[in-house]
Amino acid sequence: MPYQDSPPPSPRGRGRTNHNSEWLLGIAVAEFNRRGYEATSMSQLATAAGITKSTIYHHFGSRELLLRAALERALEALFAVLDQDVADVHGAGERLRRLIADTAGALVAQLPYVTLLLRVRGNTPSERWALDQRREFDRRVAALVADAARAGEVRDDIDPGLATRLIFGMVNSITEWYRADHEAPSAGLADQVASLALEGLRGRCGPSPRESGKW
Amino acid sequence: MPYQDSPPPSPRGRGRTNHNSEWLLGIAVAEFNRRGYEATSMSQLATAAGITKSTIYHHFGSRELLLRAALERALEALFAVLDQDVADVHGAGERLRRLIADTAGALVAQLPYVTLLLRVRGNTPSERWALDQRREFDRRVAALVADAARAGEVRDDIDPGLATRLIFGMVNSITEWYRADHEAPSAGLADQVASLALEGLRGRCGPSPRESGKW
DNA sequence: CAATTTCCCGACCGATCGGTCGGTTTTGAT
DNA sequence: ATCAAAACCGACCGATCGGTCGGGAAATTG
Repeated sequence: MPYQDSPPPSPRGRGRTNHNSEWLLGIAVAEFNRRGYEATSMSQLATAAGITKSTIYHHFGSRELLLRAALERALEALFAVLDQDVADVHGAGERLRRLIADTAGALVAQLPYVTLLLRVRGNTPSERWALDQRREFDRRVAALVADAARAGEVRDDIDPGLATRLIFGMVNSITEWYRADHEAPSAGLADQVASLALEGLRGRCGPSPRESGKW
Repeated sequence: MPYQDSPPPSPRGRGRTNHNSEWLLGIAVAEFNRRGYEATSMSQLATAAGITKSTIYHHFGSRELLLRAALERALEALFAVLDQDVADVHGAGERLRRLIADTAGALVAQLPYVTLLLRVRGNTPSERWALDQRREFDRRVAALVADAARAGEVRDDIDPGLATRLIFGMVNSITEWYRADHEAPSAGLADQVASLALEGLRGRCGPSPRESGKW
């Protein structure tokens, strides 16, 4: 049984190659998001995929490893944003703006996986691992917000920790309503979210650094 | 079996009155929030309450009616905020600020119930009913935001519908981290949330209407 | 071709699920 | 003291749960 908790066993296709683990994972995540992980049985997964339960167990060792694979993908995308923005963007204020926008972008790009991640409750080892990873992510983000606050780029009358939770709570809430049926306003979405986070509902006051295009 | 789907059968206490439905509901909601509704079995509920499964069925006709009772309470609190602010507060801008702050306040005041409400996925009739009610709530809130936008109290470069989703996504995210272990900063929390929503991370610019106390 | 590996299935297992049922104990009103 | 309502429990039920197992069909390698 491949893909237990290590990367896929090299793509040397031997037997009947109709489906692969990747394809199955996509279907499973969609079902998990529709009904919730706990509420989705292996039978339902099998029906949705048009295969039998046993076939799922051929690709993934257990229901929880299926979840684990999905959570890993989501966390990879989020940490990639963090690492890249820390490496590329200089200036605490602009870095924070980019972090908000890029996180929103990653969220949309990997929507089903991140949606699943954000709903995890901690009932199983995989879920607890994911919660740990999320805490680590939040910790690093909070440090960047604190940097921006120290640099005077963020108001000082609201606790940076509270502000971090609220702003990224706003960003994460995108998973609750965003659907990909729009053509391509997703690029604009990330910038609008960052703008709303930084300048608020009332709108900008001090001139925003850089860019002033139409949205 | 009382409390099926109509209000409790008049409080004329007859038999052993050690526990009542209210007490049981509180325990059930706490368990639902800990493990998720779908992941919490009636046996676990019974164990947590220190009674047997059958006793739960004596108070509530089914697992879903237990959920329904909890969701009703959450929605009552939210709609009460909406009705009161619409009735009491004049001026689209100030009304919006109050709506944000009071929603955050209600969320904290009824934390377990609202938390449960916000996690409902729509797997059962009760859940679908709650989702319908939430949609109605969101619709009415969006109308108030649109009012404020029309009155020039909200920037016009972000779609009011999008802004509504994001701002209340931020407010709702409070359920994911708030714990009542603080003494009483919850009063300040609601105002800070409203301020962050309206003036953004960068801080105020145009003078905020009313109040200017320390936070 | 045969051998091997992957892919896939039907049948089955113990455990647990939500829910029912019949009966006992406690309580408040009369 | 009586009695009905309310609170409560233990035993039980059909269904479904996550997971196992042995084997068959398709594709690749030699």
